[in-house]
Amino acid sequence: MENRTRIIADSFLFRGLPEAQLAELARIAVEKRHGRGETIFFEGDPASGFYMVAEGKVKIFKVSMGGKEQILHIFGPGEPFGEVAVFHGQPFPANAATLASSSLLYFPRREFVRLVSANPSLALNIIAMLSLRLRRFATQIENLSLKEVPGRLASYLRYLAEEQGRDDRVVLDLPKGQLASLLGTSPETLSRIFARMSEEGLIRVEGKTIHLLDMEQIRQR
Amino acid sequence: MENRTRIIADSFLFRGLPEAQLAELARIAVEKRHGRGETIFFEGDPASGFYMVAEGKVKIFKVSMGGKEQILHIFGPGEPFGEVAVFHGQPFPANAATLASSSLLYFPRREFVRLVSANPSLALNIIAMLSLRLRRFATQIENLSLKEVPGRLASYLRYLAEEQGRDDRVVLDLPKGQLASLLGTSPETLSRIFARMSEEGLIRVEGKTIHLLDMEQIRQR
DNA sequence: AGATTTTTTTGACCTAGGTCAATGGCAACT
DNA sequence: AGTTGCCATTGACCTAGGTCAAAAAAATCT
Repeated sequence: MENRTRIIADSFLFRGLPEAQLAELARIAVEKRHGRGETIFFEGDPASGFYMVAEGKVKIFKVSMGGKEQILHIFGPGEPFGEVAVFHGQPFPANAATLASSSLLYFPRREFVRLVSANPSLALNIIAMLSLRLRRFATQIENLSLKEVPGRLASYLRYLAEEQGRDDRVVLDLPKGQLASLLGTSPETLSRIFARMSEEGLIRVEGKTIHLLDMEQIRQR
Repeated sequence: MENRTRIIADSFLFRGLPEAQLAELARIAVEKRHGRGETIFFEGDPASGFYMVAEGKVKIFKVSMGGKEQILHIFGPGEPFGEVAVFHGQPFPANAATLASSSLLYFPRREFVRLVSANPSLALNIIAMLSLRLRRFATQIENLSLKEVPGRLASYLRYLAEEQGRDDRVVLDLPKGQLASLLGTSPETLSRIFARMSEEGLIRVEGKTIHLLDMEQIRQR
């Protein structure tokens, strides 16, 4: 099977669709390559189609008047983005840029809308995906509003530990500056908190590897 | 048409369903009454069904270890809540309580899941609803992270102005303490900010009525 | 390897806004 | 009208974390 076909067929979004439609999707998808740090679209751009990450990593983010960034999502291979805007025919509500050099599949609006109406199981997949995102957003709001920065970092470390299936150490999947933007803080503050948690013996930082020395304590945050 | 039937038929969620199914829904819905300030469910409760507001107002909120509240949503007549959890068979991810004495319709899980699978147009309604919520959440994250409290208040005043269809004054639809919790701040801080914006001549506060004296300036925030 | 750019860390300083406590207003109830 | 209870306001104080600037460390390029 061709690479792009496999990405489509294995994706959470299109899983379970009939062969014919998967092939159709693969046919209409346009492949786009982006170097690291390139912008894919800006907030307010008309949404004439949506994307799926084939390879690499993409961030969706808002920017304040003062230029501060807040990352809303980070998407990896198999994950679609920009579909919500496409669905409503509204402009994109946030910016998208690559965090690593990436290969993306672009799906034009028309085809997608047609497919969803015709395909109940696709609609159910979309509902599942949106529900999951809603849950993540709710957690992010909770973290931003009810936890201080150390607590948010702890929350992210727990998430990574779960995702990487280990509880002794995790490997950061993004630069610390970007992590700061995801956690809603500044690189300086994040750096200080890493330092403090190290002094307290909760973690040990070795470049991108964070050793979790006392998960119990970390959980408390 | 009976009252509950009208609520169901007019709702964003069930709009467009065939008569027979609307009637079926009205039949299986259980009506529940709650006085002001009562809890409907707690975070972590098993989600055996979901609700729709028939009358009154409901808040969905998280609580920090220290007891601080963050409101995620406020729902009024015709709006469903708790459906996402029901869909996944997961426990409720947040608490729900009434902001005013309310009448709710409760729909048991089984019926709903069956109905969605059988009914493509219902699935599309759900997608539209989830998309809208996702957008609102994104705005809330942006506000919490990238704006200071005056900016968040300005954002809410704009929202109210739009909703109430006027640009000279708006009427607060919730107590100021609850508004503080929605904006992710404390009642004290919110009170001070109302005072400051009044001194600056941006607004004039008369109980629950806020006169918008300089919408241009307010927009800047 | 050396040079250049980007990222991270550290230090010094400052402020938005949180907390605690007291007071004032207002509404509901008797 | 008086009492009770809740909500909003104000004052005093404090701290988490933001900002600016500089140094150090990594990553990237030739």
